[in-house]
Amino acid sequence: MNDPKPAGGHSHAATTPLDLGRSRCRSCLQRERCLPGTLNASQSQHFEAMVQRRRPLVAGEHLFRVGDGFRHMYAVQSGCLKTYTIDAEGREHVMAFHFPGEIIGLDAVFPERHLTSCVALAGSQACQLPFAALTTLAHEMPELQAQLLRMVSRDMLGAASIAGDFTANERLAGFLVMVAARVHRHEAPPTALDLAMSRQDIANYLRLAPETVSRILARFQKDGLVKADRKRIGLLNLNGLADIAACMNPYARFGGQALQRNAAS
Amino acid sequence: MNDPKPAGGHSHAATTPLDLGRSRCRSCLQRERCLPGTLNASQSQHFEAMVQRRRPLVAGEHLFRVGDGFRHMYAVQSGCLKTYTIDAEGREHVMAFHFPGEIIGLDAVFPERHLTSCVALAGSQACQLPFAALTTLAHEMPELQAQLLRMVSRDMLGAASIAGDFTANERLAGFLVMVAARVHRHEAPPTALDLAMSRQDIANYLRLAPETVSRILARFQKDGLVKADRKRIGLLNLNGLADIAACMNPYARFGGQALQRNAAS
DNA sequence: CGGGATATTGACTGTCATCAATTGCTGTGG
DNA sequence: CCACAGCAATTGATGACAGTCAATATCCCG
Repeated sequence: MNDPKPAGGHSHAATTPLDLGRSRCRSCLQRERCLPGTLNASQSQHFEAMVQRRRPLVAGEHLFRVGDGFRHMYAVQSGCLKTYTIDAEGREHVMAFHFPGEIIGLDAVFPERHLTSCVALAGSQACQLPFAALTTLAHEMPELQAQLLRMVSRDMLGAASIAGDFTANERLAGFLVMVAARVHRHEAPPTALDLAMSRQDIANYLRLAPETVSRILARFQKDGLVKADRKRIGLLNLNGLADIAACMNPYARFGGQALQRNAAS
Repeated sequence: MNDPKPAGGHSHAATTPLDLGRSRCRSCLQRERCLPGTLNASQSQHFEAMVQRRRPLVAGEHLFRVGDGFRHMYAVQSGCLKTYTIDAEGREHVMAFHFPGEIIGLDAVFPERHLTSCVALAGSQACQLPFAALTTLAHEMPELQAQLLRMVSRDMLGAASIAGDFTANERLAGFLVMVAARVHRHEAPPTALDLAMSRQDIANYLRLAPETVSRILARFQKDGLVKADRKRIGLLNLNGLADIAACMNPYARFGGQALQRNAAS
């Protein structure tokens, strides 16, 4: 296992450690989208006390690996990570990418063991949440329990949309739209993405060959939808991409008017 | 919306309503695998009080539909259901099948609205759990909260395995093994399955054409793995199927010895 | 017994994977 | 500072797996 210094060591991570040792959720940029989002000041304090430490990770460093015992969940503060498995045939399956404000590890609750590995794709910071303490705290603070369930629910929706039977075009468009929605949440739509993951990672996530990702990206570029230059993807026509991916968006499935009045019959 | 009688009406459901009105979790065959699994007698009583009623469903009857407000979760007591969506292109995507002892609806927590529809594939019974009351109760009973998280976690694992990049052969074999594992949990492996779902449903779940499901089933039969007769699938060689699906099994991903000693490095 | 839905089987097509070669980055050392 | 190694990404040629279209068979329900 790797050796994350207990507190504020001279890390190689790209991000500068603003506050050493204890995490301070109250001053964290991700607070609202993260677990303590709906907590008041006093509750936040209890929550902070539970967060053991922030783990700085350099690109390629693992947060946990297949087979590790499950003791902690993690909240991403900065950077980008992927969880993945290598199957019996040697194929890599990327289960999810994790962006700031998201939590990692719930799938390990049932088996009490990590069935996936999780690696940083860029310099990242992950807050370590002891699972036992987290559930105890959730038991004391209904708001925290509710937020946990909301975040789980959101993860399930995201996973479901990519799991469906869509064409390569639709999946890649959906991927770009999803990343755009996740890297900035409420602000104006981004005009470009700096993807932390390789084409291979994207391909493994979308169940495609890396060559296919390249080709579709080239096609999107020819159609004026994006400006792809390696990891930098300019978003020239986000609505156009969203149209291609419309079928994947759960909200699109209401089919227009049904959103207003609850469907009857 | 359909009209489930408030309590123990003269239902058309195949199962006989043993106890009318209030559900009695303590005498339910699914108790252990269901939410109140780890509760003591007194806690079970509180839980039962929360379960509003049991909804008997005939095949084809909906539990909820896309766009419905989210108020209840459901626990399957008997039968089989599917949750699905129809996308913008008119394609149906089956998100999950639900067997006795499983819970339905958590993906609707975040949007506070059902983004999927859920329909009974055979005569079924579903216990209706008001979500607000459930979370309140979970807040009072740590055991219930823990069980809820375990069940969610298990759902995520199941979804992840089918979501991966596998061949049609692997997915169908994995499907049969999964159903075999879920319809009977702890007892001896079943020698045959009576599938409640149609070929079309299976195909939509596995991202295949129904013709492909038929063809692969025929191939499995030729290879002596199964004896397929419409909805009745004889399992002649469950181990053989499990071998084909080995790559999908999360536990298989440990790669042998790693299961014993926690992986280091 | 008959009609409609469901399932099976066959022939052909298309999407995407595979194999292979080339280009373009990045970092390192002479 | 430039050359070169090594890797990632792109582009092209070919092939296979699974989808589509179509016809037939079988079951289920009234």
